[in-house]
Amino acid sequence: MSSKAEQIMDEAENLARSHGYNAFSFRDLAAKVGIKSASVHYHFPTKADLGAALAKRYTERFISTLNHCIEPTDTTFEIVQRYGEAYYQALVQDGRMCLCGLFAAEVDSLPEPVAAEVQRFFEANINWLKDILRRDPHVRSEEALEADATFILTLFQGAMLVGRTMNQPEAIHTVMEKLRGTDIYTSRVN
Amino acid sequence: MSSKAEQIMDEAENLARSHGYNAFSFRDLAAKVGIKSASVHYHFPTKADLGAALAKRYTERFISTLNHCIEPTDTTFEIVQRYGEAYYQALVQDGRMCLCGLFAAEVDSLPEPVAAEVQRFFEANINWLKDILRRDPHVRSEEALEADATFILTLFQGAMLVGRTMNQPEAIHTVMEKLRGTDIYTSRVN
DNA sequence: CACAGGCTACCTAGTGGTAGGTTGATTTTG
DNA sequence: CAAAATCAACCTACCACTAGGTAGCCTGTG
Repeated sequence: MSSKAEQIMDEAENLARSHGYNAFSFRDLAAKVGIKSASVHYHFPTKADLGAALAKRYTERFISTLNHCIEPTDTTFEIVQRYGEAYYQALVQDGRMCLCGLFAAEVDSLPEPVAAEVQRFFEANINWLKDILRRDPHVRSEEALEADATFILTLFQGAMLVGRTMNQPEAIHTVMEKLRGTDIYTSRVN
Repeated sequence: MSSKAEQIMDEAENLARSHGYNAFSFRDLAAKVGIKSASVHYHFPTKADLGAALAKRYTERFISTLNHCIEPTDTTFEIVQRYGEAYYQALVQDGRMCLCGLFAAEVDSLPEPVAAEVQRFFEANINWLKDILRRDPHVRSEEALEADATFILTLFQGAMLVGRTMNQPEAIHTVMEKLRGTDIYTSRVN
């Protein structure tokens, strides 16, 4: 992957994370990069190609970041804390949303390959969370794992959406704190 | 408000709730209603006017629906259950999102009056939830009320987003069930 | 030379929005 | 009461602009 293509993706991600898929254009993007829109097409033949590449790279980086900031000795609580903090950082650095959270809202008007990548993002998140919860001393059934992972994911995605709209990124910390009073960290076999 | 304007708003809401603000056009809308796009402008001078009207009506109807389905004898748990059920119904009836949840994702590229209405939707929801929680035998500080209300709102908004993307509307029921194992219903003074 | 990586110039299809005209019902007035 | 004026609600036809995308040319470098 040439550095120009990465540069294009970087700017595209910035635009997409504040305006969504439908509301950024090849012209805007090209202007940011300092080239012409036709040249963007050289690297990404169609907008769907670019969108799918963005979502895929985002997912990989997101999961990789998560894996790099945990220690084997961390408690489930600490890890989920860091998971939430990842969302907070993403939001607070110039008010940008989670790329795939934003794309998810547009899923009905997304080209199919892009929508598929967004689904994969959520799946990857749920699987990652399930793995974390599986290490927990509290044994859970497969259904409970799924439910707990879904709970955590949806909570932060929602907090991000609401927090950004209300200009209150600290909403993420608010719900993170409330998550403490949950049986996520103390759930029994069920 | 003439019935034609309402008819336009009905169709616009349908389109907006599946495609978002940026991805529905006056022409699509006019075609659905069976008139020309110029005639839509007669009722709503600009798209921003229409968008704001949609969000406002949606908020009023949403809150009104909530108020109409609770009884004075209901427990907090039952009410929150119904609150979640309102989201589930909205999602499951032809897979449409909460209008304002969708608009929230696009907030950066929304005309200011529309964005303001979306904020008002979230505020109205939080205030409604706070009122419900205030009636609860468990006394809470103002901060705790705000936190609990935010928690519930963000949870369902997130569940809606993720649930629709994954074609799993029952995700809303999953998190509703998990909400049970939360101190929302048992929280003490803090 | 070949070719990667850009460019100019263009296309079609669509966008929100405007100007001005037509219709038919309602209201005002001689 | 009938003619005249007004009005809501739509229309056709168009505007300027932007979208994603394409064709073909240029230029520097291995």
